[in-house]
Amino acid sequence: MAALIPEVVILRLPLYFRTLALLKEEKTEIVSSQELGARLQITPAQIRKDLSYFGKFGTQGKGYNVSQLLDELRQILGLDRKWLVALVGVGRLGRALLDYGGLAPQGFHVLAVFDSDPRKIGEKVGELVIQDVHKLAATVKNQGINIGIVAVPPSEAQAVIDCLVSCRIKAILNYAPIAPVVPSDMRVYNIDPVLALQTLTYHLKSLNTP
Amino acid sequence: MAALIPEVVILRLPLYFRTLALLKEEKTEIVSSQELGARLQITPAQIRKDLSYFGKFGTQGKGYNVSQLLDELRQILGLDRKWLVALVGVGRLGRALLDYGGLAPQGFHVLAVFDSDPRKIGEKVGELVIQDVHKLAATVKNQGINIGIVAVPPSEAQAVIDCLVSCRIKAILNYAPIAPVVPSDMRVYNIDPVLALQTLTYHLKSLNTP
DNA sequence: TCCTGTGAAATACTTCACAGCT
DNA sequence: AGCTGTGAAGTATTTCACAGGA
Repeated sequence: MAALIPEVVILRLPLYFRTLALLKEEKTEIVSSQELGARLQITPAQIRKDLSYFGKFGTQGKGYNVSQLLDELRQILGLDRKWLVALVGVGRLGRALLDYGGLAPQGFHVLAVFDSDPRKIGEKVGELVIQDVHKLAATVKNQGINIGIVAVPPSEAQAVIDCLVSCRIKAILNYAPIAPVVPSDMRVYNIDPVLALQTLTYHLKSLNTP
Repeated sequence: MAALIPEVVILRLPLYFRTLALLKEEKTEIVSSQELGARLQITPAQIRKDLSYFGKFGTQGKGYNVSQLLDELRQILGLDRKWLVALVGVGRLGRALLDYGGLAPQGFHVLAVFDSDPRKIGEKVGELVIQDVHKLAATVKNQGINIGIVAVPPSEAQAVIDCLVSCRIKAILNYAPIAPVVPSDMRVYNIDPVLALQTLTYHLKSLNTP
């Protein structure tokens, strides 16, 4: 194993992981690439090829043992440990994320939340107290935070990201509608509904003129 | 023009569009693929190639006229008109989206909001009254809704999406953490922070063992 | 028989490199 | 001198198709 894995493959692994977790809940013990592919609208060959980058996990003639493949993917993706997260920006979006409750069960623990609005600082959000964004660096260091989530207005986003970079955080989930500039060893995943909608309209437009 | 445009290209166009809009606000009149690329961490050749699928928009020796290219992209992406949006699911996330205020300026008008929780139905959110999700089909037809945003719990999501499909909606922005099954003429864009975080951890993990 | 794992083939996408215009 | 537009070259990714094990 362990040559250079294509990035597209890494993007699909969590999809497999989630579906396998569902299958396990449904008490399915064995699944074929065929069946997994049907649930994800991905070709079976693609799934087999993707998995083959990491090893041989299946049984010929049967398929994959759900629990076992789940364990393998957990390890491959690094989900067999806890990840410590800092959230920057406690507006509606930030609160929605905290409230969502889908992060902790997957091992993502938001340990600290920050904002630049003096009226919010000191306020409690669940178990956490909103801190001044200026304390970001100190808290990241003290608590050993691994991942930053940026949910601040666009005008502040690059500054916050620069700060996270200087804190040696290497992974950022960015909700701000900007194109962040970061060093090449950083991983940034951008989530922007407007960009998503704009790709959708391209296709809608071409529907009416086929 | 108008062969078959690669999907990756369509995913980048909104990025160009947004950056050009910013450049226009900054009163920049001309931009080269070089400069645009620097802001987006995309190679100049890529940008030129992407644009070349749609026509010739630049001037040799100078670059691209910002306003003009912006107009072209607006037309290409179908952003020169209004799009009517229905939001299904008015939890924290749905409210955060409505409150965000970034959709309307880009021509995405949320005309109707739905929920299945009887306690929420009739409640006002901004200018809109939350409707029973059972009225989705009727409202979509009456108001000519083009796009659905799904922000319901995962257990309800596929049913909501099936409903949107049967309403002949062709584009969905899905926030529910599921892998929706839809007919092939549908466009679904999925936004899922957990999947995003799980791709990030893959890379973080490999950082400590280089 | 059914399904995996995988080279090889096919396809898709990116980058190069340069002719040609300003 | 500088930059676009673009075939051609180079990579990357997907799909095929089949040997081989259960």
